[in-house]
Amino acid sequence: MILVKGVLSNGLVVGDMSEANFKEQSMYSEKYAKVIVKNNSIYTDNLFTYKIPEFLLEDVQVGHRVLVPFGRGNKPIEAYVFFITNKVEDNMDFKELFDTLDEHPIFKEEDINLIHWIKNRYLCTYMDCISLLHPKGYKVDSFKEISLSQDMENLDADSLYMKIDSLSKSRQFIINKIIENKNKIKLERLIKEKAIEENINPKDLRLSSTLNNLLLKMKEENLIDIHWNYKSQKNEKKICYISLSMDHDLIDEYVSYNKIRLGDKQRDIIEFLRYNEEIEINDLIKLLKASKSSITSLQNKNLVVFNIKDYYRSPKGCYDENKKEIILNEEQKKAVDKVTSEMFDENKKPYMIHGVTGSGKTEVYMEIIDYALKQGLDSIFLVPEISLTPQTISRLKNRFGDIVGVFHSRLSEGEKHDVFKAIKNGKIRILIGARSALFAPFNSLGVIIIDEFHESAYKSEKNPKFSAIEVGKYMALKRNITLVLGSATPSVEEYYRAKNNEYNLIAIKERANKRPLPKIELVDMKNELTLGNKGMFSYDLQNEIKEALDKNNQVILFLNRRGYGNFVSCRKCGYVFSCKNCDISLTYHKHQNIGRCHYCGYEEIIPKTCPECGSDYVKPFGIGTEKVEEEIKRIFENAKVLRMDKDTTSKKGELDNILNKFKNKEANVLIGTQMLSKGLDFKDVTLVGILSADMMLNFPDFKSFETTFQLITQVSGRAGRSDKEGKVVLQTYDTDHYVIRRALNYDFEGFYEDEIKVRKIFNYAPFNNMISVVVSGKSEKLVVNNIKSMYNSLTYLLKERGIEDFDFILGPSPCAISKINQNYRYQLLFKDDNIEINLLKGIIKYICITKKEIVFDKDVNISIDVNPNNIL
DNA sequence: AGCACGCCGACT
DNA sequence: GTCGGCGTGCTC
Repeated sequence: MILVKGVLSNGLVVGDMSEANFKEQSMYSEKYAKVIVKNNSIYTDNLFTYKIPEFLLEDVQVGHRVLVPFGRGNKPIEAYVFFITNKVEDNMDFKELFDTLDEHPIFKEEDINLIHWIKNRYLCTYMDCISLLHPKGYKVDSFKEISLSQDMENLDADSLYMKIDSLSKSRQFIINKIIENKNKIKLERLIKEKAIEENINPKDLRLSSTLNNLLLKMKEENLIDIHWNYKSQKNEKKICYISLSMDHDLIDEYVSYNKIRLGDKQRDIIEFLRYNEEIEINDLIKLLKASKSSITSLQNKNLVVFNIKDYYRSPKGCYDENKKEIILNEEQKKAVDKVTSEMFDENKKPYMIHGVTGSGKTEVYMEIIDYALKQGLDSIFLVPEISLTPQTISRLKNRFGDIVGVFHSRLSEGEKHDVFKAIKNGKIRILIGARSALFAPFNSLGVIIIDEFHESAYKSEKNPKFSAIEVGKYMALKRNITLVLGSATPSVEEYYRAKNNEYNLIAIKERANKRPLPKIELVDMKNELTLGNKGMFSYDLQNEIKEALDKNNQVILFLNRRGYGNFVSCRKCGYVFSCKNCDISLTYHKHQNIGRCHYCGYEEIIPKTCPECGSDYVKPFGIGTEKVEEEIKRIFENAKVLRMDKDTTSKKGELDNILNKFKNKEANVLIGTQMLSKGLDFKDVTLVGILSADMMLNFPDFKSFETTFQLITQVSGRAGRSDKEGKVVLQTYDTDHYVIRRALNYDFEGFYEDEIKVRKIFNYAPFNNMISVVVSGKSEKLVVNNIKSMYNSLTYLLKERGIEDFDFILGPSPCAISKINQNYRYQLLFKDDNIEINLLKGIIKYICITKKEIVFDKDVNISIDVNPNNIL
């Protein structure tokens, strides 16, 4: 932790700005900085203008982090310079900014442009965008400090004591505390001391209010000064290395000449350092069982020196991948050639690689990255969920070594900071990460690869609710970066754009192992019922599992629901156990005999008898992965089962553990949810069972057909990836659905043609943009009133612009999940049918952001999502 | 949001 | 006339 003292470079004490800030206009040419202040209120989320003081004219640049006085009290807070100008509105007074906070700007011009673009595209605040590009490792801590006034300090000791004696008790207390603390005390500290004195809770707001009033009086009485001070922190990990301060031959002489006495431990340390040039201090302590004190005393005797270096922790993956020599096939080579040959073209389009599962897309990406690297260009490799792709990470690390960095939102702020720093220093040249890795501060970014780009994880769920695909496209366009999207099952929207020449479409039709895709066998579950099979496994699937296990092969079973049963109810009265905080039925987890809400995490023990009617017909309904596991263990004696879902992989390392076990064949059946679909590659998997395609198909969302097709295709692709032929059993009640029909033959083109027609008819993406505004709050009445008033303001403004037809607005209506975490949720949905998207966005922005406090109550939350993933 | 200021009732 | 609690409005 580095602390920068609150003394400004012009020698001014922060807070003491009475004269300095409002100087008469002088000779130097004036410049002003427009800044965004770091404040999480949307009311302050606009550009503020500050005059750049003369002594900083040369230094302040666009993108600098600066310290500015803000508000009536001129509290110093962090701000970011967005642009610099010499033209400002007349008749306005501007404060001067205090100082810069870093030597160099943290944002480049292009970053500022990106922030503007994201803000406008997704209707979020500047600060939302800034926190994406700038890890929170830096912060400015502002605090008030109390000291004696100049008058008081000028008094000699006797007069001072007399003066203090004449004051009231509470004043004396404060003056004494200031003197005790070397004439400087933090307000916070003073409050604490006062609380101890009066034996009350320091968090009591009345105390601080009273104290503040008293302090203000004392300031008026010219007893004390109150001013702001600050500390600037950088969350950088540093490592301390220790070495001898002189050549090891000279040590003994130095010790005896200066008559230095050394303890045994200290001697050990010196002996050790004689033969080891430099060692990390903590290692030394461990190795020699030494204590910190012996080291500091050596330092005090000037025998050793510390060398503090930046620390960069490179996270190690636990999943081990064997190195293997890869030779690209014709199709792969073609893809690589196409992309690399155009890398320096000015007007290149983004690339979309549509390659079947197992077509070796990762190898293609690596070749592209390798080429870029040789041209001096850095690469970003996005994956949907970093924790699910240990295989990809280890492949990249194996090939490129230490220059590969990993970045995702689960890193600590410190770790994020380290990674960003290593990127700036050029230590990391290739970054693999989740969508947030897109904003890494590379010096010469040349390639962005987005793998499995159809995944919904590329759309952020929290502000800014950006889509990594869209941002990637924007960056590629603005900075001439090579953008490569890859998937076996492209999203319908992007594929439509590819068909319309927005992308270079590259198809890889053959699997890398030259084997055909595994055959998908369709099982009609309606028939199973007539045959008397009420279980979750059809006879066909049971036979296939048995055969695979007997042949010592592995099986993957896919079911898109975790837990044991999807709800618990009483057969007699129909009572359904549901979450106390949300409008959701509880999922049954048999292992702990609890019902759990998958939205807020609420849990309750499921009783044997119904709490409504008292009958004992309480039973879980539907199936989840937990029940599948139980059934498999019951039916197949030789099954060694692993389960992979959110319940079994929530802890760090558990996923690696499961994958490693399955890879080492400690288990032969892997049951899981959609996690399974993401790039797993096991050579002995010959059978994939999809237990219920209907569960996904019937999901109430316009993308559910697309998602179902993608999941079937992706999960099927896990089979037969090596020399052994694979097979897939697909169970469904809806055998005639076009999604199922197309998926059977891996007919993506056919599916796309079917689906795009539906999209066209109902005006869904890609033919339309959709904006969802959700108003939520603890009081349902308040939420309803608020969303109604929003609707009224909206229609009023639209009518003013001559729009009378409001068919493009859906709602206001309760959300599909009408309550989450005690918050009632109502929604307005907009499609840009008969209205220009920018006009619509402008009006929504005006109502929900600019005039928020007029339209909405402060007790409700407003969430705006442009082209949301789902509209629950 | 977070801060300063000003108003108003309670208490000396 | 002070003290202290709370509501209000602004932030370059």
